[in-house]
Amino acid sequence: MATEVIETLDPCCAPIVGEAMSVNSAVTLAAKFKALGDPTRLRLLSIVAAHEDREACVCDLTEPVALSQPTVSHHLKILVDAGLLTRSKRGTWSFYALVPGALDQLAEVLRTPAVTS
Amino acid sequence: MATEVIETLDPCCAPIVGEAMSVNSAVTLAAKFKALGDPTRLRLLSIVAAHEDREACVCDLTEPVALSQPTVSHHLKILVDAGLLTRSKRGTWSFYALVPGALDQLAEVLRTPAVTS
DNA sequence: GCGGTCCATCGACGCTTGTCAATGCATGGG
DNA sequence: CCCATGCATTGACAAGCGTCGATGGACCGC
Repeated sequence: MATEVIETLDPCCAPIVGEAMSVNSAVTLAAKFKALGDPTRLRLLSIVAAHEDREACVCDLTEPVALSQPTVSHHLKILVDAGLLTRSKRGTWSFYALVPGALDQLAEVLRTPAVTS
Repeated sequence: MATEVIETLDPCCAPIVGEAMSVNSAVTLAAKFKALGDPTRLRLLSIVAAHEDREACVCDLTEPVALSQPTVSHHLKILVDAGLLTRSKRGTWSFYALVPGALDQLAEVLRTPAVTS
């Protein structure tokens, strides 16, 4: 089971539109988009971001998404591995928060450079 | 086999960050991100966009991604169903092109509204 | 009409993924 | 010291996904 954290070497991959994308860029990018490609994970991101102090523990998340605690932990791990969330343990709780700028970086990749068709 | 085209009702979903996301929005959005969550499909998008006239037929795409023609057609169908590509048959060829603004719309959803933490 | 080209669909195959119940491991309160 | 709480991990299962070869249909040149 691949537990490795996705590399975030290139701070801002080349945009999808513009030039033919390299295989490595495609793999790195696809991993992040795949993490976003699940409704539960999108909602988890959203709930975390909407929570006060922009962080939340697992116990705050299981009830809104109506899934078991292991399943929620599983999704959170995927989001952390994708570089979209951070985890910080404080006492018994694990607090998850957005990685600042991670989503904006993906947004930048998606932006098409003024096609002027 | 779900052949249905993904609904593109809401022209611009609410951003992920800002408020807890509805289940329907999450499902719709996740479907698009899932389409982007594969390296081959990202490269196909990129190659189509980089091609002259910003469109390409299947025969232009099989060789760059080094996959069989049915596999490429399969991926292209997924991208069309996700509302990211259009298909237009001209003669024997099927030409695929980016849906204008589709990627930018997704980019908009990802942008975090000036968190000012 | 006939063969050739381009492409979509089908059927099949292994691998991945989303989900859960059960378990284990810290941490903190009595 | 012992129990309760919060969470991660494991094992298992069905469903989904990526890939291919084979097939079939549409179109074109001859």
